Amino acid sequence: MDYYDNLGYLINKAARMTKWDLNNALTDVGITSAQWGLIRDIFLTESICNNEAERLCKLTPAAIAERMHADRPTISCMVEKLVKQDFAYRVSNPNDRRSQIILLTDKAKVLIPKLMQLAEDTLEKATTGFSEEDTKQLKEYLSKVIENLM
Amino acid sequence: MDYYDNLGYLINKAARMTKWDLNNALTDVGITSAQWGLIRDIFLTESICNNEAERLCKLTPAAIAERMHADRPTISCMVEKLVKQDFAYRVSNPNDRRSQIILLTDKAKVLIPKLMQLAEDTLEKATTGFSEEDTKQLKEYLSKVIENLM
DNA sequence: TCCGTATAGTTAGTATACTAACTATACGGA
DNA sequence: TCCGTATAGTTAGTATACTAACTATACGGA
Repeated sequence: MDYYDNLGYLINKAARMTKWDLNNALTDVGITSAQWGLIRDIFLTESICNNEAERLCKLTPAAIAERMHADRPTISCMVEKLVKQDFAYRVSNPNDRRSQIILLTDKAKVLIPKLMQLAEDTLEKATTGFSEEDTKQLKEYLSKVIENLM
Repeated sequence: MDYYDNLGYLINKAARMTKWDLNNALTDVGITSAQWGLIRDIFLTESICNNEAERLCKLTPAAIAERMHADRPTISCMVEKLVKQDFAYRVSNPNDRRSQIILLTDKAKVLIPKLMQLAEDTLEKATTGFSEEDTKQLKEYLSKVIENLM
């Protein structure tokens, strides 16, 4: 019984290992790899928003969940944790009283370069010995697996 | 910002999708994909145990955790759930009063062929359009990622 | 203008995955 | 024989990921 011939096991294990490695790297900062992914999404989305209207529709929990292919309770709870840790804050949406805009605090923004680097380090470690073509091919394979299951 | 160019996201998403797809397929049986993985491990290990001594050392929660590269609290809790659902039962280890042997009930064993097929179906769906060489290559890439992070 | 349907976000619950710490037991060396 | 160290399994807590259901709000068509 060779676990390393079972694709389901391999995908799951690779996911756990990359999360585990990044969690370790992020311990000092006090966030998890999943939280980093959320911070990263909000940061990059803020960067490309050119005006208030874009921010109002692209930085709601629903929009973030959609972009990250995650479900809204998960994003809602994770945002709550970031707010509690003063990494993010909520602003009411003037156009929709149900909705709110999620923005990053300065405390989070100053950490972005370091967090980007830590995440990059984990992925570089994960792909040690891979050529650029290997990494590209792996991404294509995983994209196709995801597409097949959507 | 293209999520599909981020390897960490792709690995995580592929893992979630395969789990999600198999969870859906297993809903009627009343177990989760993670529980299936545990049942599968116990079943295959029982199959290759030739005598009582092998069973005594290969079917403890600690041995299962090691083989599945999981941690013992996780296995302990999942075994508890399988026991509660009458899919598994515990037998005391006569050689070590701390230890116990985990075995599958008949209720679980009769489901094995169907569960094997459902798991196989998910992986076949995940790799639709892949040649045998593609699947082999993907497994090699993932094995290397895991090895790099261990 | 009203109301049925849809949506945003949350709450509650469940299932894993993990860390830390605990109790009970085993073991090997002095 | 004793005891310090190690191990097996569990408990407690935290973090995600998910489903189901809820409240509040929005919207579009009659």
